[in-house]
Amino acid sequence: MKVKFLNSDGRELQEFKPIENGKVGLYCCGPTVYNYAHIGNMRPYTFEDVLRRTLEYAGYEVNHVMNVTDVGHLTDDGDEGEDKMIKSAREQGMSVWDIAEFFTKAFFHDTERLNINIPHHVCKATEHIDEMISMVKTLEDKGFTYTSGGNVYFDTAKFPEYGKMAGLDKQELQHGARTVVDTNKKNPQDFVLWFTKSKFENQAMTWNSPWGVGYPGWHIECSAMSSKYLGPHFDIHCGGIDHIPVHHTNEIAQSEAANGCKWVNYWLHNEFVIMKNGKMSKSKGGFLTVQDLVDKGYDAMDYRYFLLAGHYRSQLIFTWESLDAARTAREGLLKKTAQLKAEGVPVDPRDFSEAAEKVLKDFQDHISQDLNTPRCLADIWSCLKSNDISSGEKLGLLLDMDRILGLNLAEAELKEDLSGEALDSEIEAMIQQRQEARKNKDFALSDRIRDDLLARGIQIVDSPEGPKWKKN
RNA sequence: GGCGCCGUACCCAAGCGGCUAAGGGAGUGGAUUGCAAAUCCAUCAUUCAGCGGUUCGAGUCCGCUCGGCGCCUCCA
Repeated sequence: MKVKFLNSDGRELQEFKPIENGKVGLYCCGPTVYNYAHIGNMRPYTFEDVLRRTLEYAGYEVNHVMNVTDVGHLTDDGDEGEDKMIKSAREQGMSVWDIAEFFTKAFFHDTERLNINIPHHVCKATEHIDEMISMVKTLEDKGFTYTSGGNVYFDTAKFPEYGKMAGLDKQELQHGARTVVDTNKKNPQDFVLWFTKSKFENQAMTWNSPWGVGYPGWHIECSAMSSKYLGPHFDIHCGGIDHIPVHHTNEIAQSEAANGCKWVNYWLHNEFVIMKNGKMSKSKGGFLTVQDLVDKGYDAMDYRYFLLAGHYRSQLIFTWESLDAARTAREGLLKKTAQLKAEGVPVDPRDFSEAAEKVLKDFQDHISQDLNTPRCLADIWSCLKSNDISSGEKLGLLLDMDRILGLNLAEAELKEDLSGEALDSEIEAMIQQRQEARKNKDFALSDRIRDDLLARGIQIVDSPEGPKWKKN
């Protein structure tokens, strides 16, 4: 299976060709663990999970690396603003290290609930300070840096390709519109590689360096860690679209300057999940976490389905109505899969009929065309509706397609008939009573009892085998 | 002010210039049911924000207008 991606670097659809035959080096920008991740934050990790599964499905051996930014970073690229970790620690009354650990755990709890595979290497910034220092040293030795006001800066004027991917080269960057200018910088695009001039009294996270005690600038970690785990030149780098102009632009500059070679072949960026009135953020309200959805009675996987229903490169509008739609669709899909499982065993794709093979081919075409997951979901439904495909083939198809979509169809089971489960005697009696009333055609009474039961959270469903119930 | 994205049915959302504009949800009609619920079947955009252009042919390309969003500050 040949896979095509829209490469942000050049903005065209390109067939994926690995550097090393059969292998893929994949680096994904991870979370900064100073707060809970909201559901918008979970989009890139879900998309990257589908990307990884697709590459594996296509037969590649993927080395998936993701950073965890657990070191404090300023809210600005100069020496201004406030350190997010310290701010959060102060607000929560915890140490910065505890903050990092707490929110890292919370993050992976969420990814687990979304059935996102854990990267092969999850690397913490605080455990790679030596690598970062060494890269800054290299940059200094090669003449790409200057020191000013105690901080080490990357000198973008020394790197002619600066801003190529973002299309910043011809553009006069307007700076200072919304932030205070860091007067230590020679150019507004320059960014800090190493801070020593921290104005924060109780900076908990500091390390010794050739430039004095301090801490790293936030772009350097991805460059240093990706080089360590994937080498100086690797295949794919992912992240949110917002990273293109600053973070990834700076990463490219420092990595290619330090390594002296091309850094990344394919850049894939996901768009945002937005609320009706715009971006999801704390200040605007609408900051929802996976846990919030669970608290409202949704399964985290409903949200995965919701994400899959939109293309990763398009803004996706979150509404409760569309999450409801995702839930209904996903539950129906699970139910149908469970029925197919009850009917028999899956047919191996190698033994597919022509009709089944066509669906599989369509699915593979769609996923390999820049991960068109909405189209893939449509393929799933057309598979289920087809009259030309046997049950065994349908099941075989679903399980095969789910290797990429990760909806856990293999685990789909028909809901056990709960009628066997013990109920308290009062409710048992009410159900009996209702049956009596029905037998006597006293439907007014039987319906009233049904309403009463519903009020107690017991929903009665009549069936040919008698009344069944489930908890609401 | 600069850069970029988008505007497809009630909602969400695909659509690489060319068969009848995917799919899900909601709705509607029917089957089934005492009635519900669930399920099944059917139905649901002569039309793609508006206007003009290119083309044998445009939702898809170009221009303009209107509207929405993102980025240029940390940010998925």
